[in-house]
Amino acid sequence: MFASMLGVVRRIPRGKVSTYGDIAYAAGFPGRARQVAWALHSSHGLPWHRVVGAGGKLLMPGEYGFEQRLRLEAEGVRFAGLRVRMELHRHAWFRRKGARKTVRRKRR
DNA sequence: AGGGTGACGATCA
DNA sequence: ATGATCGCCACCC
Repeated sequence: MFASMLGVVRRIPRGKVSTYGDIAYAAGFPGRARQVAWALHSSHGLPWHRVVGAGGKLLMPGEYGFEQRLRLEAEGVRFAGLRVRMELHRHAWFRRKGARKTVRRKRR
């Protein structure tokens, strides 16, 4: 399980990000976002900074969170306050039918 | 075996 | 928007 998840993380292109939930889903384990976190825990040499929480939030506390932000900005990822602009950088593994309401349309 | 933890996430107050 | 709750499940006592 961890192997597949890590494989998915490895395929996130530069300048893009993915969420724990999406990674779990793409790896074939929907709903196991926490295990993705564990997988990253027990590994190294991966683009871990391209993994963010739902909604683009940086979840890592302290120094690492800071470093993650620097790394992402260095790749051209734009932020909106404390969150990554998912509508610009979320990596689409493949189209999910419902397409979720990920792209929340603005009210008017 | 049993209980607590967590780099999660959706839902509800 | 924020905080609590619950569902999730591999790990670590």
